[in-house]
Amino acid sequence: MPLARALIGKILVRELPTGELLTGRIVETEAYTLGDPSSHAFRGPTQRNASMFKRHLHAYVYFIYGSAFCLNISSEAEGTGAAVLIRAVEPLTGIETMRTLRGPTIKDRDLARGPGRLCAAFAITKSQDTLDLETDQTLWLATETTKKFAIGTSPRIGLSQEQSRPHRFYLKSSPHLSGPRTLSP
DNA sequence: CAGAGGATCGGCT
DNA sequence: GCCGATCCTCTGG
Repeated sequence: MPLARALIGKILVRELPTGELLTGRIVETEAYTLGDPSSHAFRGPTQRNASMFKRHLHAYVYFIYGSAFCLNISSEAEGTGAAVLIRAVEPLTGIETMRTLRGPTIKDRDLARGPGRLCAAFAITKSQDTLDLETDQTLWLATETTKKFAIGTSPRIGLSQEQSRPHRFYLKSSPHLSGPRTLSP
């Protein structure tokens, strides 16, 4: 859970096969911790969720509702199944390429607002599953040294249970957040 | 092997 | 705000 908060404000960097860099500031995350019934890792390791059991800072990418990929970052030690879902980023560079990936008429604020849209905008699919973000050359995290951010918390989005836990973190006053407005004060 | 459900999105009301 | 699409993954028989 500390990782979910720590990731707010970090920069997600993606290098495409063309060599172009896409970057965005992480503005919204959700923690899926050990023993959480709504976590994909709750029932133990399977072929799909294996990446959640890797050492921290490995990518876990899964396909959902027949239409979207979601990017998570493993958050605990090797053998512990836990991860942070990246729900939204603020696009910084490569915006025109993101628009070609998402649609020519999409507004900047909607390019990567929502976990599925984020993956589409950054060309992230199942082939990025299991990547080590500490060493990989196509997907990694960067830090803006001087910045500080006001961070809010709320219940997570889209769950049928566990709605009481405030495991969602977001950059306050960001216009790039996903979910109902009532959750993004 | 069949069935059910999901950490979503986009379109329509 | 609500609803349906769409398909991967897991579970049970």
